[in-house]
Amino acid sequence: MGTRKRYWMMKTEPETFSIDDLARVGTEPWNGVRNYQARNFMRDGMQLGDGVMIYHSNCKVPGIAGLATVASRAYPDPTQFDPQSDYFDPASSRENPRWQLVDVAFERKLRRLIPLEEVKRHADALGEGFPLTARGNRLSVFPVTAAQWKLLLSLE
DNA sequence: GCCAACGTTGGC
DNA sequence: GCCAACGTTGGC
Repeated sequence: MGTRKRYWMMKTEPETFSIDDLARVGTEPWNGVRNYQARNFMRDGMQLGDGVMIYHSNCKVPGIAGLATVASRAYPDPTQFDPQSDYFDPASSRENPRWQLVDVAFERKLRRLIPLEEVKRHADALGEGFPLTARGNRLSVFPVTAAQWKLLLSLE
């Protein structure tokens, strides 16, 4: 049966899909994740109702922009089958899909964006290896502990 | 725009 | 199974 709620961070490039876009559509299939570790977190770790922080990357002020919830179990990412999609993967098949996604439901924007620069000031408390503060980490979906979640939200 | 860090690919 | 080459991520 249900395990206790878990927490996650999911990155997005706001020029492609921002927290405002998520607010507008309400729920979004989180397509385009093409990293095995990130996929495995969605497929094996996420549960309905889990908390998600939405992080804006590759933009003028990168940082945590809002909150969302996991709104589905993992299922095959349809864009991998679509030759017209940027996320098309010719090596994947419907019989044996390679990439999975979950639906993500908007909860709220943070009262202000928490810049990465501020998050970094708490690198010690967040712990070694926390992907946002670890050097060179590009992982786009990763777990956040309850303590990290609380600390990050307290910066709002 | 630069470039360091990283993941993936493919030759061997 | 190694590892060099390559493509991508993403902060700055």
